[in-house]
Amino acid sequence: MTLSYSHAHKEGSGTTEVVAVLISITEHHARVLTVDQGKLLPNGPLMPLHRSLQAGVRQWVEEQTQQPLGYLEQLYTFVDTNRRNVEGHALVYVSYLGLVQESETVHQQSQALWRDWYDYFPWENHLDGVPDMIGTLIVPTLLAWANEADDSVTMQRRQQRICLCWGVGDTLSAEAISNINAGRYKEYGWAAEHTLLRYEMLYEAGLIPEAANYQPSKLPAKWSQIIGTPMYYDHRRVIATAISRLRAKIEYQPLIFGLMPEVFTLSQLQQSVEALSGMRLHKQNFRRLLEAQKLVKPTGESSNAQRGRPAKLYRFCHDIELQSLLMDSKLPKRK
Amino acid sequence: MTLSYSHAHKEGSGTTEVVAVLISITEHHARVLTVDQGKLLPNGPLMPLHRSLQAGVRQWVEEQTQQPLGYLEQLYTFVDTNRRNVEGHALVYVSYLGLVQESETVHQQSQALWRDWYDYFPWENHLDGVPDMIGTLIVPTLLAWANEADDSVTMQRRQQRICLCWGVGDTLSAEAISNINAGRYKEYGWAAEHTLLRYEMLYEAGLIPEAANYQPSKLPAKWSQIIGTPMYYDHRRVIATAISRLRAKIEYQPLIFGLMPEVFTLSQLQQSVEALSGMRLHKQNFRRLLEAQKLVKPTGESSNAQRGRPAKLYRFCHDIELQSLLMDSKLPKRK
DNA sequence: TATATTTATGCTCAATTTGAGTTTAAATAA
DNA sequence: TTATTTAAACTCAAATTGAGCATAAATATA
Repeated sequence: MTLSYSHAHKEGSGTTEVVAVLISITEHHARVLTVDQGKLLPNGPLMPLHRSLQAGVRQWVEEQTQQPLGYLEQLYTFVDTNRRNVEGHALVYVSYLGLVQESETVHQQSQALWRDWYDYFPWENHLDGVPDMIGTLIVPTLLAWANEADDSVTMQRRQQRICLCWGVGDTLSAEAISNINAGRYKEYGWAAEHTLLRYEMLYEAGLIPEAANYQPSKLPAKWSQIIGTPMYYDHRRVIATAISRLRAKIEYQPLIFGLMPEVFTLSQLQQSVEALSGMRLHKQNFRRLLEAQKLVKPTGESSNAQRGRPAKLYRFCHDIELQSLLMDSKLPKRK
Repeated sequence: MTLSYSHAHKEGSGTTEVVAVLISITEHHARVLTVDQGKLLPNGPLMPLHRSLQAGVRQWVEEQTQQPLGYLEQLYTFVDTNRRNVEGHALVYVSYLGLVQESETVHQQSQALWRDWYDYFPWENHLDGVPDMIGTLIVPTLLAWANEADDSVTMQRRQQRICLCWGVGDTLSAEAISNINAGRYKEYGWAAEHTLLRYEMLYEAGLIPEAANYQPSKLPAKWSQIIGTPMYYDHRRVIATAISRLRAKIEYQPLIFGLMPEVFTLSQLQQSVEALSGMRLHKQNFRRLLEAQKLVKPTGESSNAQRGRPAKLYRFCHDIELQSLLMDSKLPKRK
């Protein structure tokens, strides 16, 4: 597999690019919009005509995918010292998270595609229970990496990180290790929002094809089947950043409404949150929480269900306040 | 007052700068490290020799302030379309939050200075109760701005934002408004971590000297005394971003230990958290929380108190796990 | 038609967490 | 000796959370 790639930009002397992670939920699955057969995120250089970073993102997304987009927030800024301009300045790329309503998703051409985000991170999908690969392949391979450490401090630190990130337990007891080695991995405290930490650990351990120290010959035979679809540059890390941000923020901010259609049932809403968090939620408590926060109001209508009791339809309370909290910091013009 | 300013950088064709918000707590006061008589944050261009953004920040901080620094995390990336290179590319600046232990703070020369961060945001300091200026000057002036809106939707939205940001209440009732106008402002739900939203609202309303639409002649006479020390460019906004991040994160991550000396009493620890949040905490509950999280362990020694019962000394449990959560995402080298 | 199945929604209840005290201990200052 | 100051243990009610049970309203099937 070759990962070298040369993107046909309008080349200039600028050293700043924008990269967009657009998220949508279609058919109860979380999707991310990609270009180049799923190997890249929409991206492009920041140009003198752009009045802001957001404006740059919107223009390049529009141009490369024809996808209209609503909510947009800045994620993280990376430097790629492997890509430099003629004067030797390294490329700086600023990533953004964008949300697209299901009804707004454009059917894409072959170059741009909505892909299930768990294609890139199969171990993050706990919707049908804990994936086997975590206990049988990932954690054992990571423990082997921990044991390779030069000194015992590094080893202990790595073991601790594994426990924290992969839900093995509070601390890694000898008992826990022998259980894992015996194939008895029991999930204890999975934190959905640690997607980025988990990806970075795999990367650091050389278990991700994008990493410089990836050596497939030293890994279990099935490894390439479970490690997800690789991307060019570090775009998979950018998606991991987006998932972490989204999963963390959804707990205390009503971002989810940026992904929902105008009217929806509470079950649809719950399924959308579940698609993002990758975990199943307790239905009654989910509703109680919504009730307490007064985020939705019934439309009075009911859905024409396929089976079962018809559900009431709801819409988001646009009572302004939320809008203001949804706002990302916009830069007013300076004097 | 003139706000135009030309910084003597090693000028290149690069369009990327780094800016650092270094925080320390000395004598129970939260401080921020500034250069140029408190008008600028340490900053400098990203250069080809820098292997990462962090490396750039560390080099420029070292060079401009001789201040050694520990923990560093990325904050936000801004574009300044008013500053462009010869090819017309706008300046992009990436801001970082850094933490410095009290014992590590270097006594600064006249050019670099540790300043109380409430000099820049007086309304954020609720350590001695709610500042009068909020009820007597800020909220009334903001309400006047809301009433200037062209349409009623904008007006309502502005009123809602005022309530949310300034702790007036859940919604702005007519009763609440008349109370404020009669000088009876009663704080209801102050969210310490909304520092950035509050600053941006003041900025948008033209109440901040840095803003293009600032018209001091239209404002109350005392306004300039309560609105804090202005800075060049948008550096005050960068500090506001740092305060918001720090206040939000301190709730669920042990960042505070990046600011504490090796050993400390629980009261000192609480006073440091209070200095950051700008609010007083319930002593007993603060200790209960610490106990539950197992973040500190007693050294066995006691402090030689000036008055009152001597307090036990504690140190942070460096039990590794927290270190890993403190970590910002480091970019390993790419293939 | 009667009965099982599916989905929605209302309600209960114990365990835990949180907010806000009171009480006791150990030092210094007057 | 007595008041004052700071520390730290303990209590208790209110609020929140986790998990399950019960009922309602539709469709599928015997």
